[in-house]
Parts: sequence; structure tokens; C-alpha cells
Amino acid sequence: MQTAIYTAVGELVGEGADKISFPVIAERAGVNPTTLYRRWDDVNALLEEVAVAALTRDGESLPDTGSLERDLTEWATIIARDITRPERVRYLRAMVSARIEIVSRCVLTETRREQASEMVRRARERGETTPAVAQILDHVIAPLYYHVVFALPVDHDYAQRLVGDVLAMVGRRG
Amino acid sequence: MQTAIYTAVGELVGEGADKISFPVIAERAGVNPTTLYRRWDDVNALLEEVAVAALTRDGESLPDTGSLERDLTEWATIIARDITRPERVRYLRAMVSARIEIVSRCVLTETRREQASEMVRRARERGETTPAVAQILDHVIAPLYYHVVFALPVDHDYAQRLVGDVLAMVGRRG
DNA sequence: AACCTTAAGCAAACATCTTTGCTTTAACAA
DNA sequence: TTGTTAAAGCAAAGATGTTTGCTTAAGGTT
Repeated sequence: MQTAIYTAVGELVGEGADKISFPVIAERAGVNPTTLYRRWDDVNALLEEVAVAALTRDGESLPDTGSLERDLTEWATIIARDITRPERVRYLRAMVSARIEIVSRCVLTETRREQASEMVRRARERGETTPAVAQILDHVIAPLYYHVVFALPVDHDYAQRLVGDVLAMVGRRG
Repeated sequence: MQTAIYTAVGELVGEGADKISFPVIAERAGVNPTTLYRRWDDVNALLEEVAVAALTRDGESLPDTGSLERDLTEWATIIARDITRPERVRYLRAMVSARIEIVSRCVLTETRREQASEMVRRARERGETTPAVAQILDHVIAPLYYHVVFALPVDHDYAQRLVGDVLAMVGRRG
């Protein structure tokens, strides 16, 4: 049931449908519209729920190359490739326009924060000097998502440049 | 006529109205809904038009303190205060979810780029070493907008920290 | 003035969304 | 089995959004 609904939403978003309403979703999912009206406050609420589910299901394994620079570069590149897929872009935009706020959005950031923490932890164990986790989020993740959301270009070189920048902040003194 | 419509949209967005439709806007503006249906493809098109107009009308004067660090800090703080206002947040979100894409969004970035360029130009004339304009956009502007759009906290300290970070990366790239 | 063009108003028809009371189904516990 | 509960279906009514053809007003041109 819920699976059918989530799938329907996913299909519609994937097709770039511009008029996503409860009746439309219900028909696609083969359920009664009333069910949707009763379970969710409005379309945005459902949309955000599905978006969170889709965006936090990572499956990407965390890079572990023995060097923070290579780890971050690989990680940023993977993310760049992932979030520029048209379907992902729509989910991100859907999340932004949804009203539910804070809580669910933090899930996204939290996933990234945990991943960054893990890479930093390993780097420090190796004796590398590293930027703060917050800096990685601010200067690698934020610009990537910002570019996607505002339809600015994102590619491997850009991801790499961001990583270079954030590492330069803690670079050798002098 | 157009003024009345823009004003109506502005009021509705400002009030946090969640159901902004042509009929609603029309009533508020004292015009016939048909006019709106005929002139704009859909509500998002109109919303984006108004959002661009509102977001690019800056009026903020560019800081010129004699030090890039102070200029950037002041600038970032002004922007932070500005874009966290509920009305601005809604406009930003509206822009993100609107479909019209690229062109109009670049107006936003371009304004910031010009401002950053000017401050950097002045700093270089004074003999300061500066980050690239692109770095300022990526590491100060992007994180600020990212935080606003994803409902993460933004305050003066955060803006200041971003400026500190971007200045820390100057001249340290390998 | 008479004409033409453009944009807006109006009203009716139409489509779609949303709510609601009631019925039905399915799962589970006594 | 039987009773209970939670969730889904159904259908009808109501609200809202959207389209359309036609009329009216305003500006500019001959």
C-alpha cells in the first residue's frame, strides 16, 4: 500500500510531471484518493516524505583510499554525479518547496555529516591534519547542493576544486 | 495593473499564504482572474517573475572599510540578515521550485558576483592578497543560501566564520 | 470622426481537487 | 468463532481552479 504510493510518486517525479496531485498519485498507485487525503495533510507532505526516503537511501560506500584528499575528492564526485540526476534534482526542489521544515531536512545533512566525520576520523588516526567536519559541510556539500538547486553547473572539476579549497584552509602554515 | 498584481503577490507571500492561486491573487489585486491566466502560463511563472524583481532590487550599499576581511564580514552579515527574513525565504523557495530555470536564477548570482568583484578589486588595489571571486561565491554565498533554503541556522557568527574560512585558504594552494 | 489593435472584464461551462458520512475489508485477540 | 479496531473503498456534495467565447474600454492611426 504505502509501497505502491511511494512508487507512484517516484514514477511521477521521475517523469517530470508538473501536476502532481493526490488524485493523480492515487490513480497511478491504484488506491483511493481518500486514503491519501486522510493520511497526509497535503501533497507536499507526502512529497517530502518520499524525497527524504529517496535522498537518504545512499548505498554509496564511503571511500577509504588512505588519504583524506583522495577520499574527499571521490566522495564529492560521487555526490555531484548523484545529485545532478534529473530525478534527484526534482526531489531536492520538492523538499525545498515543502513546508514541513527542519526535522526531515536535517536527515539529509546528518547523513553527510556522519560520512564526513568518518573520513575525518580515519584521517586523524593516520596523523593527517584535517579541516573540521563543519568546514567540509560548509565548503564542499553546501556549494554542491547550492549549485544544483539554483541550476548552476556541477561537474567533477568543480567538486575537485571545492575539496582543494577546503584542504587549503588547514594547509601548511606560511 | 501589473503593479497591482505584483503588489498582491508580494502581500500574499509576505503573509505566508500557502495557497497562492490565480483567483486568490486576482481578488487581492482587484483584477479579473482571466487576465492572469492569459498573461502567465501558471502561478509559478508569475511567482518567479515577482521573486526575481524582489530579490535583485538590492539597495544595500557595498561596504568599503579599507580591509577585505571587514568588507566581506559586513557584506556577509547584511546578506545573512536579509535572506533570513521570512518573506525572502519564501521568495527563494519559490524560485527554486519554479521551473523557468537558469536565466533568471543567474541574475541573483550575478549580482553577488559583481559585488564580490568590486570588493576584491579594491582590496587588490590596496595590495592585499585576496581569494578568487569564485571562491567567495562558493564558500560564503553558497553556504549562506544553502542554509536558508534547507532551513538550517544562519546568524552573524556563521557569516563571520565563513569569511574567516575563505580568507584562510588564500595563498595556501599547492 | 472612424478604424484598428490590444488588453481587460464578464459569465458560463468545464475540470479538478477536497471533504464527508457511510460501508467494507482485513488483521488480530478473546 | 466472534468481536473489535484500524485502515481503505465508495459515492456524493461542495469548493476551487481553469478554459472559452464574447463584450467592453482605451490608445493610437488614418
